[in-house]
Amino acid sequence: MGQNLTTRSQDYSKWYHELVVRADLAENSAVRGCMIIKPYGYAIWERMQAELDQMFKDSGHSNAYFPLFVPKSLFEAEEKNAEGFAKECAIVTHYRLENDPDRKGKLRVDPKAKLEEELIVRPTSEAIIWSTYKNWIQSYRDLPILLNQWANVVRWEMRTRLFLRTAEFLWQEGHTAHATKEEAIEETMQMNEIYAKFVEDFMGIPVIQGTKTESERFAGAVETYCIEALMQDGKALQAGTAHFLGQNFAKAFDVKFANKEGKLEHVWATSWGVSTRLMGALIMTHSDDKGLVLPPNLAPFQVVIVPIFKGEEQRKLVVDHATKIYDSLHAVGIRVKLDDRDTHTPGYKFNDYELKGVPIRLGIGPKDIEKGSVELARRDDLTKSFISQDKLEIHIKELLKEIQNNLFDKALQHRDQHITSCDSYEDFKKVLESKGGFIAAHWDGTTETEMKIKQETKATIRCIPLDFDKENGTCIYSGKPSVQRVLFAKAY
RNA sequence: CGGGGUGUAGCGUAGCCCGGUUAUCGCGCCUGCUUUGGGAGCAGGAGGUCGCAGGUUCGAAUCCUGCCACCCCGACCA
Repeated sequence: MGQNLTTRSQDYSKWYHELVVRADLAENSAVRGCMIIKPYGYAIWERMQAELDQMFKDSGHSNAYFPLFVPKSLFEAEEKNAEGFAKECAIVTHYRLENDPDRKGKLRVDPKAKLEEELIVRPTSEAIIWSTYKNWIQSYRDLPILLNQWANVVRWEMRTRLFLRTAEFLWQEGHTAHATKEEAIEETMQMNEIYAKFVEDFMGIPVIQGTKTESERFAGAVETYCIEALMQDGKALQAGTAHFLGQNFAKAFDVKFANKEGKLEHVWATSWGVSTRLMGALIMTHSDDKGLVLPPNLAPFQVVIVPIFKGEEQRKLVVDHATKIYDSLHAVGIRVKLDDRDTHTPGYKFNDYELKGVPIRLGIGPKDIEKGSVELARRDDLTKSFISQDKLEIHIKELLKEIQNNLFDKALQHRDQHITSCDSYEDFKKVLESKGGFIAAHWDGTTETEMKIKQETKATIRCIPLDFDKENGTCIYSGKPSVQRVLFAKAY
């Protein structure tokens, strides 16, 4: 066994070890490249789900659910999409096992139970959804369709990496159908904007919005919008994508609608998704050597109360008092946990909640009860102070906001310090090796140049940022003219 | 799929080269007492198909063959 969770980066390996093995976030299962998400890790995912789901609904979307299996004939309908995923599919070929006559107590696949048509375990659901939309859409009155599903998908990657690239992962995928190109593009950009807002405001991770180059684009998309984040080790991570699919899927699945003039047109499509990869982004953005650091907006509990006592008599006194504090915080909507277990020492709990990343810890013992104070420890800056129990809930509400902002600001500062403009290839390579991070450089717009740079440096174009100003220059590699800088980085 | 590595208790490991009593140590777990304001101490205890299958041998965790799984590097990718 000896599950080794290290990766290329030393720092990252430390986090994995701390967080995955000891923080009970998750651990690899026996299934190749899959992960078990333990309860505390799942609680974080549930927080993400809850917030995102509300944002989707607020922007007019509804949830639905489609099958896990995609018949091969449907899967291959959109050529580029099929080609893009063909090399990483799990395929169901049989539907029954039988006793193995040669090995007692063992099972084998029943050769008689071969499926007429193989089923693909969805790597993404465009195919099955568009073959369904075909039957749901006749008229412009049926549009738009704005659906999302929370689901698991399987991509049989050659190489997996916990959280960032597991063979099976949880995600949400939105699939929308529109009457016009403009409306579909607007939807794509809106969803990318929602992702950016969620990741920045709730997860405290600053992102750059942009579009992907042709080679990095989703298979079957006309344009891929994305949010890119920068991890503490200087590597970039794609945190979410929103695709404008044009009419590619409508044509592949023959989805037409009658417009107001009575003419048939293919519908316009989008799809968008974020996954449990975001939990990896969270870990790699905020964590330190003591473990996870959770932004208050996302934390399953924002405050933990640790009572300190000796003996049963004190325990009752202190826990009664701690319960009152719990009630006052709970009453104003703070997610709070009171850990009154007597099976673990306070010191153990202090360390445990630091590992779990709880933003604020309150310690209360007999001395505090006498003085009317409480010990408050912040996870973000690891400071401790004694504060009055008076108006504690108001103070903590403010502090949670402050911690949320502080985490975002720290990450933003780190990110901005790691965006470097380079005007020569020499400079580009030097910065990439020594400092890492994003490099803003001119590029001639060709896939050929992009590939050569990738081969030589391992850096890829993360995105063409939406908010970069137009600026004439020359490509750092080919010397050909360029109208805008793009962002390069080594990426996960 | 190529190259390299690892597999011993829930976790981390020693032993393997050079075969030989009852398989080492730490964490964790259980019991008791003392503890409890930063991962408690002492005493006692439980827990093992040494990845799987063959082979060599009087004797295999150790040597040989095959298989499997996992990790790292590459190609591929959210």
